[in-house]
Amino acid sequence: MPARQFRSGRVKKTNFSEWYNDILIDAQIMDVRYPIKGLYVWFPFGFKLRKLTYDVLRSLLDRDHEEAYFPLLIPENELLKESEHIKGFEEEVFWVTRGGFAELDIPLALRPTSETAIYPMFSIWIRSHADLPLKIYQLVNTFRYETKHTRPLIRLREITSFKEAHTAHASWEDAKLQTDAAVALYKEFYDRLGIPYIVSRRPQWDRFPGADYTLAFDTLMPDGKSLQVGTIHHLGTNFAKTFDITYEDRDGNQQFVNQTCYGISERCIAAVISVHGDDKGLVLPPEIAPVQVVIIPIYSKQADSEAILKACNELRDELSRYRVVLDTDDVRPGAKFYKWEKQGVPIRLEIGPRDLSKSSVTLVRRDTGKKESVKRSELQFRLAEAMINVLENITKKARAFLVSHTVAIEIPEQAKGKTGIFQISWCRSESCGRKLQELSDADVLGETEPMEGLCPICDAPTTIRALLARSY
RNA sequence: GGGGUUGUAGGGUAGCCUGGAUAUCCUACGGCGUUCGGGACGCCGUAACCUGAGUUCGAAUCUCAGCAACCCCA
Repeated sequence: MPARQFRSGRVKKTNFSEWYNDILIDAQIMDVRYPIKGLYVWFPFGFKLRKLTYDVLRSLLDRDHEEAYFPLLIPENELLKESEHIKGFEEEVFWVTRGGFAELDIPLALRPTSETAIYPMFSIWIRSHADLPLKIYQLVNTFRYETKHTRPLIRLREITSFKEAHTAHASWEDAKLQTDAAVALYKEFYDRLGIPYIVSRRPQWDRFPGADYTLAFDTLMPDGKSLQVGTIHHLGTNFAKTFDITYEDRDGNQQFVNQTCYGISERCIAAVISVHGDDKGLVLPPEIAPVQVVIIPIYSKQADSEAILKACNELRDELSRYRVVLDTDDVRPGAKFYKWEKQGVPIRLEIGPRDLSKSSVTLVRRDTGKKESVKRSELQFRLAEAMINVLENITKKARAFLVSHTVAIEIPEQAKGKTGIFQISWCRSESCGRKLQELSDADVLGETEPMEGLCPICDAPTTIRALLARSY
């Protein structure tokens, strides 16, 4: 069934699944009607949101990474080289096996991720310790043959917006420091989007295939299920050995490099939409809002329409440092209010006869709905202030939701049938971990800050605490 | 992995059980006019039976397959 039309108040956010599908199409983020399972179309508005969001991510990476681009197709023999890695992916690889009518000698895989495309080149590029550290990233699409439930922006057959960084270092310790740096980078990114997160170390059985360890960012969706929104992997020398990536150290010996990789996909957009949105539609952080300010003229029989329109035009020109839309459509103001609220525009300005006579403007915030009259002379300042306050306020709200849904428990059964994130002692053994999952009906996300306790399965004393959650 | 439900204008739907004439209503969209401080109104107009095969004199309606979406269980 195609998504229904979103109309403010019709579908509440408490019915999250339906709300999410409706808002994607009606706020012009994605068209979910493309006729192949798991593939979706970005509307121009959604694509603009994507661009602005990834501009933030790019600017963070560009500080000390270089952007590059590697091919979509990976030859079978390269993809199969790292045995642990390929085991993690082989069931969901798309293959190109024909060119025209001719069967290919070597089947080509659509990248499920790019390690095996990039590392053969690293092997050529890296010669000496002077080439290290090497830090590159790319922004690409990747493919997974998902067989079960796909969801726009969350579980896709084509991930359209995978930002993946790959680094090479002289020592395991250097690579470890890089994973710490990546955590700091991603924290900064999600702070700018106002998205709260929990960073944890994934359990051994849930590591990235081929990694020494995996760190992950999770956030909490409105229905209480967790969403993984970023991962960071320490690859050790596992791939270096497979792809023969070596450097000559200061003493003239050949050494394997230590590597890391870390990625963020369009799930970051899903998080922004889901975490901040409300019953009226999107609520966007000003930095990434495709439209930051909308100006609505209010005409009236008693007033001079020309004068109102002129004031609106002047206002628009004055605010050219923002992304501004002056909405002159021939519909009543109320209809415009609803429309732009749905699109998540942070600030609305209204100019009508009353404003004009006072030489002021009516300013309305999307996140609070509060209206106030602002003197034209103070507008620039008040607007800049409001932009900052919007981010602060939605960040605070989102954090409060995450905190109030994070609960410490003693036994796994306490989490059963509930949603949210649960903290529980754990001895770190895989058998007890799997038992925790079984008894709680939730996943072990990973390890969080330590605390004294007893593993509820085997009673062993431990300082490890696991995070449990039902997850997407 | 297993089971179930559903595909009708851009969106939401009626009709399907019990086969038959111009396919219902709301919304959206286009034109014209009047309006405009929280989803305006009038008139005119555009627009649909998922794909394929089968049964039949005749299929939106019955059967099968495919594709797609949604829900439940593991």
